Amino acid sequence: MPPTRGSVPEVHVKGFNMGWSRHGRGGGHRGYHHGNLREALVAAALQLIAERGPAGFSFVDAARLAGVSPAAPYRHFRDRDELLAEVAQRGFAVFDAALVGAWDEGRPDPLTALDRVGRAYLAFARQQRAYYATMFEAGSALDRHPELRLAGESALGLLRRAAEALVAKLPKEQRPPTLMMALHIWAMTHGIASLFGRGDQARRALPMSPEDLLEAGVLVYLQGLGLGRPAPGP
Amino acid sequence: MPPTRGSVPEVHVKGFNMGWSRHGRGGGHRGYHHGNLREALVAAALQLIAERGPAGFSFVDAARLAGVSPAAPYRHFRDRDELLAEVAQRGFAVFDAALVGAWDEGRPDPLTALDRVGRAYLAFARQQRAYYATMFEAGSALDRHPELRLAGESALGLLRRAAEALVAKLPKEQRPPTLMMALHIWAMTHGIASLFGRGDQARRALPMSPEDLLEAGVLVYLQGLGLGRPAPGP
DNA sequence: TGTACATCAGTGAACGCGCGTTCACTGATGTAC
DNA sequence: TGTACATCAGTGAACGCGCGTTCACTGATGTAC
Repeated sequence: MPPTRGSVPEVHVKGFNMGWSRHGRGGGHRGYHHGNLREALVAAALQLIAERGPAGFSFVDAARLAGVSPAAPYRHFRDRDELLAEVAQRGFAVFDAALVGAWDEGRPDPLTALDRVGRAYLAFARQQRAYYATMFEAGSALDRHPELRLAGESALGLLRRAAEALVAKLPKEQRPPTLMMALHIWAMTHGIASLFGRGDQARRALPMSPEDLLEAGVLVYLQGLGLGRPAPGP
Repeated sequence: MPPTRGSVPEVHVKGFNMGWSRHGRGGGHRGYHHGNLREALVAAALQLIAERGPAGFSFVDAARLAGVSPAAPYRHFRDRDELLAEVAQRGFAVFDAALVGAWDEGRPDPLTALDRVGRAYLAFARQQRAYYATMFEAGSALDRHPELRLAGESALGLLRRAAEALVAKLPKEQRPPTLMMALHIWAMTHGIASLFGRGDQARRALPMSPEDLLEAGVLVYLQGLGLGRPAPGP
């Protein structure tokens, strides 16, 4: 979007100044300091990963895309993998926020909310492909960053809370273990996202959208636990 | 393993001669012709992919591991991606054979056989990590090889036949669509394999083995379709 | 308000490396006669 | 059985490339006085 009227020309993303310190009033030429290179590098990494995958992403390319020399990124990240880890970490944060927002504390009812969570998961895999690929496919490049080890735990915790809400209507002695439920639902969601949910890649002829496929699968699964929608009387 | 007694020193793998044409009786030095470089390169690729992933695999490395010059592979593969595609294709063949064997035409009953198929899927993901990674994670490197586009269809067909066998006990008007069933079961299996089924990577604290988790999930799912094990009477 | 200076985020040139790929070549094989 | 030769799977040297990383440096910023 073009800058509004008299505003400063820097691009602001989520409150971060993305521009150059010498404000570009004169036109194309830039000053010596970038201003927020760290953010610009993360944005560049996201773009490059979306285009070529986490393995195809290079530190030099990110610098080029951000418009700085190849040495500049070393002021902000120890090495290539640290930038990748930063992207993964932010990805998990965005992911968590999306799922928590979709869950909306189970309103108006747990089943509707869980369906929203599933759709949010699929939407994330499709629309935030760079994050998704970095989080789940970058592999060994992130092994040395232990802060990412537990990164998926938050999503699992949310699914578990959802399972607890769903199960609440059952008498206590009939309640299935909610951790198992969360794992099953997570696995089916992740499987559908991985196999059928990407934009164009690995596309198969599906009889329905990934979203509907997931919703149907979860409904059948919950039915199998005695958690069917209308709870038919005996 | 050392060669047995007076046998020829070449390594034979599945009937292919893997050795060098000048038999290494004299010790370490080798002849000019390899004998079965194509097979040796595939084997080298598998080993390298298992160690470093499909992205970390290099043509030069494969040549080195096979003990030939970096130019030699070009006699057998047009480029790096063609070798990768060959690996993927063989992977799908091995995968199919493993699943078909596990299914064993549904003996002794479809549910037992489907459980075996799920375990075979997880075993493949764990034990044939190089194949699995190349098939499902190599991504765009294989885009130009259309023969791999339909590579997953055979596995899906098998799951669909399994679904048909399972559903046969239901009256016709209550039978769920078998394609949908196959997709759900595939997704849950693939999800569990991807999230929890690798050897060491991305290990989480699970309350049960991936195999048992999958079995339980499929049983709940089938229960939800009215396909519970003992089919409790009304 | 003005100036000296410490700080530090950038530069740009350079390095060593491994990669994919090519090229003219050469040695082994196996076939025709 | 022996020899000439076509075939072709290998060699090894070389190329251009992009990458990750380092280094001494320099220009902009902002603070102390």
